[in-house]
Amino acid sequence: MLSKAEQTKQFIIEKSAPIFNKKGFAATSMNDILEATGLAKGGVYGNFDSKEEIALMAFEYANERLLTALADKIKKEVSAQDKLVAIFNFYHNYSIYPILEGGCPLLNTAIDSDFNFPALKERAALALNKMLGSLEFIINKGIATKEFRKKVNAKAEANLIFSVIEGGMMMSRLNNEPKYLNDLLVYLKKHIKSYKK
Amino acid sequence: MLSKAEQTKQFIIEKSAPIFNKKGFAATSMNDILEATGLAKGGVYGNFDSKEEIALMAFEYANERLLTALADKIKKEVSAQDKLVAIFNFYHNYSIYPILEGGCPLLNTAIDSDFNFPALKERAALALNKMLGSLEFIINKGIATKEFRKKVNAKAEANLIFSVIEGGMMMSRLNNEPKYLNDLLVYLKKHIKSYKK
DNA sequence: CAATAAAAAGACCAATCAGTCTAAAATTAC
DNA sequence: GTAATTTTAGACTGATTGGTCTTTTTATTG
Repeated sequence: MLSKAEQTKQFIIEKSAPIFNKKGFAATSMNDILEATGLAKGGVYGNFDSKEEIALMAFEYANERLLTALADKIKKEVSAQDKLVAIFNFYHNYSIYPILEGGCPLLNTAIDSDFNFPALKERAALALNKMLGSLEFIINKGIATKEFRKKVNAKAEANLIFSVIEGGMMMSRLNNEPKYLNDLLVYLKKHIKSYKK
Repeated sequence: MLSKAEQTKQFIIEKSAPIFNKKGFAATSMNDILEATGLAKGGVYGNFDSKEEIALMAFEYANERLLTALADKIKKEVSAQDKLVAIFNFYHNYSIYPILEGGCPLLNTAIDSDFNFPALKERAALALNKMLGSLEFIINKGIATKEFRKKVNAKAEANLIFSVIEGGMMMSRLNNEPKYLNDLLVYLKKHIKSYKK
């Protein structure tokens, strides 16, 4: 059973994560967090040392939420192609219906932390590389089971897929128009067919 | 001839643009701008109404700098393919040697302005669509001159190219490693060969 | 239920925020 | 070169920032 403090800590993280994801670190004030949680200063600073610490844990929480939801979709599929398609479907309409308010925590945090918050940037980089590694792993497994051609460059394809998704995310969000990302997901679905023999 | 005020205004924009590009709007303080320009409050507020106004004009300046540098490279080439390759070469090592300190103003501003600064988001969206339009125009011209196959979807390809570039930019910056974007540019060079008959 | 320990409230703090205003300085026009 | 005008300096303001500390409240334990 979680102690009261642990419950409150988790509660603060869950309430502040969407705020940081939407507004970024600098534009999010402690007051925003107090309002969102309904707590007073003592309630927050009794559980966290600083705004930085909350932001770090909020990012980890946001990223875990995304990874869990994504893993759920992937593990239902057997073939490498179906797993990749499941990922693409996961991102369908993501720009308007994200797992966490504010869009993709990875993209947002990457830009937000750069030049401002090295510790957070490090965590975001770890999250990015975990994501790229997962994609690479799926493709490599497809190669190992002879589903995909041997000459497919798993690492390069993982980078391509994720750059298209994140670039499409940026365009869709900036234009308030999910079509940009969605169309790119359709392209990716076609593209991975070229992996097949 | 520019009046003293107009000179100062331009000077403030040029000095503050890299700061906004690096740190974003909220994390950039007026003090940062005073330090960078060596001016006092009166010198800045005599030329601008608010920090918002400076940020807006700084973005326009940053974007123009990028477009001008890019246009220089493009116009030297004749064929559509060479123009596209020139764009890809332009972005080679861009994550570490950007036109303006801080990376791609479009990507940075897109994320930074979202939920925080609607007027700036609008300008960034205009800049994005201008960029996508230029890419589409080049591809369409390639089709018109029979350099590219008629069935190439110019709009879709423009979106793909730019999403790969911006997604690759994010990955390269987050990992402090130009290779991510550079490898994707190599991929794009190969990819556009498929436009040819 | 009582005693103890843990957690939260909220007044308070110094620092910093964006922005104002008047006086001084620099530019411009004649 | 001087008078009129524009531009800039910098002290100042009120609001807000992140964070502290004591007091009060709430959990927890026996």
